[in-house]
Amino acid sequence: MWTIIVHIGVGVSMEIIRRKTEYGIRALVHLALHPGKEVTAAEIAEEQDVPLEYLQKILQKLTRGGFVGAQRGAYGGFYLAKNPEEINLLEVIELMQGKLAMNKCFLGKDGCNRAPKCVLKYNWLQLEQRIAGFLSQITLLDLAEQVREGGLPGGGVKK
Amino acid sequence: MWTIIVHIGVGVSMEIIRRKTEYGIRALVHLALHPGKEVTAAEIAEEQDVPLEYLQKILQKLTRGGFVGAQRGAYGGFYLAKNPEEINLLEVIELMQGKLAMNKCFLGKDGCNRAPKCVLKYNWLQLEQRIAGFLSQITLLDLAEQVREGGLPGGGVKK
DNA sequence: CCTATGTGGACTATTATAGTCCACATTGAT
DNA sequence: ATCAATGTGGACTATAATAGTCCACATAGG
Repeated sequence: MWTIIVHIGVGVSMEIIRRKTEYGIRALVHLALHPGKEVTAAEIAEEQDVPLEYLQKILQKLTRGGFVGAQRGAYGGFYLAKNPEEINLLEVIELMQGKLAMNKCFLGKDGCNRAPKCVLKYNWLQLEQRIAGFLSQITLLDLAEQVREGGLPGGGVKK
Repeated sequence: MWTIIVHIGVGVSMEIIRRKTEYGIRALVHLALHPGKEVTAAEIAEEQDVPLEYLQKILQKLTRGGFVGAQRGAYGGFYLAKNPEEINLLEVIELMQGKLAMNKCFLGKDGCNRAPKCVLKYNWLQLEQRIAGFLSQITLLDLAEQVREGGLPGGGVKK
């Protein structure tokens, strides 16, 4: 007997949030749930299901971006460098992925040689602003509170 | 004498609209501006600054997606298979790039093994719906009208 | 039958993403 | 002073997506 798998349609999805960003957000949420404590990359990796080596790179970026502080050496670790309500999703996404844009055409003169006569520009810009506006309204505090309310993960009972 | 180029900051941008989608939209706009006529891929490529061979692939996708019709053979070409007001940006983007999603986690069971306990889900879904809603409200007619009002490109005076 | 056109498949090139590895710097504890 | 635990930085690989190209073929009009 055979099983025939048929893929209907085109590529399944096109994601706005990359995995590294998702990992970064998970890490930040984890830190927000453990205030006043230095948490090691290893602990975050384990609790949040993120490859340790990769997470380290991500934490370095978050550190350079000013979202977390790092304490080196034994008993060191990471901690939030700002209050959770002072960190919003847009900032984190743009730190991890670069500026969120609908289309390169509108980023500058060099993006697209048709820019001067490009009429899609207005629509793209408007959309960009809406998305950015919405993302910037969601703070790390919001996310952390939802985790606490849900009782998961990492903030609740350990296995 | 030397020129030293320094790249400051992170990756410059993260684009939601891919080039192929932009090309596809340009092609659709072009067709909308030339109703009742069969336009060859070569003409669209020239007028819209798109590599011909690549545009052909894009037009094939648009054809299979039901947005344009194709007439083979000499004197053949492409034409809109729907009225411009019946084609919206979301449909085109999703045909070209796949379903627009914030994050794979929420696409199904397989996207992410943390899905059952993922608390970001609600926020992502809400954002997805807003973006989709906005994109689905912009029709090809809107874009074509803006081009006509602007007098550019392809709808205006030829060089 | 010739030519202009779209179709479909295979192919390459480039870039982004995801992930890994290792030498090194720092710090607390002993 | 030394050791072990930790973060840092650079180089590296692997995989996938995107962008683009090439060619044989199908089709339709003249």
